[in-house]
Amino acid sequence: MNFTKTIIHWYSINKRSLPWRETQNPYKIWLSEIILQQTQVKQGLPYYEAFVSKYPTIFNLAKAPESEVLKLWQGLGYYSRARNLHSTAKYIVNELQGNFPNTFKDIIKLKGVGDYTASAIASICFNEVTAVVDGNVYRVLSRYYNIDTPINSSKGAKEFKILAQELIDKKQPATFNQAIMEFGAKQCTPKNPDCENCPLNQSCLALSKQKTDQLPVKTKTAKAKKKHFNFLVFISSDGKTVLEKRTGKGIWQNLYQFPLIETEKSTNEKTLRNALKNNTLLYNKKFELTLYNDEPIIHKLSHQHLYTKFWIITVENIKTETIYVKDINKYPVPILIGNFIESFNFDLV
DNA sequence: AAGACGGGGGC
DNA sequence: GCCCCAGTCTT
Repeated sequence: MNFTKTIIHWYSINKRSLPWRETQNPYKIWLSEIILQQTQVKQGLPYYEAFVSKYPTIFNLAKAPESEVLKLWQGLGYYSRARNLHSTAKYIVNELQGNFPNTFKDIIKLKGVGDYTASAIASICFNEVTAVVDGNVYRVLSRYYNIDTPINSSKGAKEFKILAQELIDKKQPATFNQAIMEFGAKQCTPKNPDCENCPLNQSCLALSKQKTDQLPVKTKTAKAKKKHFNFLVFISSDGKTVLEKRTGKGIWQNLYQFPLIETEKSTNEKTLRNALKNNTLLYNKKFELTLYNDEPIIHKLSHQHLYTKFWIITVENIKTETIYVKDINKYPVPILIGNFIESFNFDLV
């Protein structure tokens, strides 16, 4: 059974109709590939449509302010993708006269573009014979060839890249790359793969050894740490509140949030009130403090579980940089904040 | 080599 | 509760 021919034939019958399959425009392919990093097609599709609609060309994207790009990205996560996307658009427009680099070697130099994305763009847009290795490819190849090298190791990355590069169809690299990914997404799925109806079930080594549920192998990752977040939702009598831009190293860089007090443990009103005495936003001011959510909202990220409380603080006026509540939806915020803003309904304030 | 980086969805 | 998703960057 010829693996490559079988995969391509399967794809010709089973491929989904997706907007980025109708183009070889490097801007659109690049955009789609960045959006789809660590993101399922179903989740990324509406964002792709929104970006193409708002920024039809790389010149439109390059002209936009970063906060507008982050706003459009809001809810998709991994916001460094959006920051790098915007930064790279400006670079290509300003330094390369808008000409997208057209070889793997040059494409991979772009910020936010690694081996996978450079291979995807080079093959799809420029017919370069360079194999993609994403989560789907790891799964398909580890099963078909019964390879138990951990896929999240540098040895695994090299090994699977070499194998994929041997298997790629030299005459139609773009089709093969998309075919093997689609095959992983729709046929050789992580759970309950449809081996019964698989065109490769006569030659798949994992299936013959009944090991499909043990492949691919991945070494353990650290489990999430608990954190306690207290957001201070200021409301002044003249309809203002406070949002701060996160500028630090960690999560949600360049997104906005209510002033945050992080505590070691879950905190109560008395403790928080005490902590607020020395807060520069409130120093020597009278305020009312109420807890919005009786039970902490548990927001789960890959590496952190955020136990979150929203504290409503009403004051006469605020002695710091404020925004009008009516403008609050213009700012890019983490989904945790966005959900609160939606449920709190500031319009009634 | 190991962590950090989001949010949604499957089971 | 754990794993995965059209991965990349930093330490």
